[in-house]
Amino acid sequence: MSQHRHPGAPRRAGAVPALPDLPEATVARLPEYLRALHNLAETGHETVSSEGLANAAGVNSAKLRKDLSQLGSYGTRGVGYDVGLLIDQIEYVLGLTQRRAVALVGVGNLGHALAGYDGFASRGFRIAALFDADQERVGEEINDLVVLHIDELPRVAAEESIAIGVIATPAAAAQRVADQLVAVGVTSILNFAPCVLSVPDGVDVRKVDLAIELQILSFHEHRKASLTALPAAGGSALTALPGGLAVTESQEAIGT
Amino acid sequence: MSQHRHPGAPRRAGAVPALPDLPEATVARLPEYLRALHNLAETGHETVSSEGLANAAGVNSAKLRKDLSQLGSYGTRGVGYDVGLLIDQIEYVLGLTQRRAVALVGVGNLGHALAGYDGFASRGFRIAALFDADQERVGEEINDLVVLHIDELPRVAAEESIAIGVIATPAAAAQRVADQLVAVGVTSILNFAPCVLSVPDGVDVRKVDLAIELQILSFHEHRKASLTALPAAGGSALTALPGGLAVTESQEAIGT
DNA sequence: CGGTGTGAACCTTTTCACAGCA
DNA sequence: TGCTGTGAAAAGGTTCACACCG
Repeated sequence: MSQHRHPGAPRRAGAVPALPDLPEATVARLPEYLRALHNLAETGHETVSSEGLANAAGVNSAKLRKDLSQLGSYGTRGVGYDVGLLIDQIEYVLGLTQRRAVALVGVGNLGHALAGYDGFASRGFRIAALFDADQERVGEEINDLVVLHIDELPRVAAEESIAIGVIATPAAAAQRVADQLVAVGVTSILNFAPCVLSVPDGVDVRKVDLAIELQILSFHEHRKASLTALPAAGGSALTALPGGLAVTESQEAIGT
Repeated sequence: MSQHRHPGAPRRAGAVPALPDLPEATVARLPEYLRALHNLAETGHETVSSEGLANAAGVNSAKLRKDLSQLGSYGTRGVGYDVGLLIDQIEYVLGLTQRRAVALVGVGNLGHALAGYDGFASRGFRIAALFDADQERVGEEINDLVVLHIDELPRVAAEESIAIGVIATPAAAAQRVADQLVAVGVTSILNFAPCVLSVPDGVDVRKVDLAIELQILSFHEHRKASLTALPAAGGSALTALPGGLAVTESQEAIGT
């Protein structure tokens, strides 16, 4: 329950403070709040209301307040939240007080872009090493990092204390890479390959699949088209297969 | 309720077959099922059980069955689902029976990679045009497409019937680009810029923020570290700061 | 008075467990 | 017998509305 706390009761030793298990949904939104807060800080705001921050983060204020209350955060009634303090709190909870080392595997089209993406560096991470299995790519330099052969992974992972791996290989190679990452102690993986990875308990995987995002949008397009089309038309029967599947693949609705 | 349809009860007019509003959670998983089904088809499977498909897609079988039943899909009891049929159904529902034209705006580091990503082409989309506001980049050729100046957007959007836009610009430019896209009739946007976009009702936006994904993983790393650290320590009260926030920013747990 | 923190209601999603069909 | 389809229960998330504090 109460994450509440009274100042003046500092914790001891290597102690890690209550990292109460926040709801996943909340965790997923904290980074968004953090980004919004950094913007506010840069524009000189010292304090912000739940309403203001909610707008900046694209959520509603009730949700935001509930999320922040999970961290035991203190706002000031009648005033709002202290921007700087909240940044510290969220960064602490997200474990961003240390700059985490990340290994990126697969320096093809997408991997190349990721290696050069400065958003990682500016938001708490350090790409510590780049790997590829293709000798053609080994030795290439990207952003001051030389691409290493994947066989170097064990050595480098140890040297750099790498706990997070990013997979940007083709799908066919992804599971093997995941196994290699896990073998060297990586416990969090961000997977850009379009495939399901299986990993042991205790290892977290998040997946980003660009085509899937578009397909979800496509569904909504399809839906919108069908809605606008319905009212209009007088036309022929194109329809209703069992299961709601059209036989005639039809040209998307009408209107557009 | 029943999305069910009985054969022989054809629907009328410009009718688009049942595109009942599926739960968002289901919509978000359909593309994953589709990918898994394509894999199965390629490896010669003609039929698959809910258990089998669920494994391939990384979900549990109850969820999968419920999802598919939403589409009114027919499996065969005691047998499973027909792979080819299910592919057609899902592609239909997702609106992938037509190859949708996509405009990509922002051909920097990330945009460049997206322009070259063949996953879009192979999974139902056609990148129809590339835009950038920087004259330096206009004229560059990527994958047989020439980068156009953003001012050309209105003309090209009309010519190519573009309904989906991808924003891969810096955050500062993203809202303006979104406005421009909306102005030319785009109703779905995939946003890679780390910012919130505001768009009119009826326009769908999905966001992909690479740093956020890492930050979510970072939270779990932090959490795991704190858990493994706890048991170890003998003693001291490590705990419960008010608000669960450490005053002392402490050095991440111990281990690592 | 303004705005946070939060119980309670509501809705969505997941999971369970089994009836019923091939 | 095997596996789908689905009610019903459980869990998780969101929204409401307001008590309470600065």
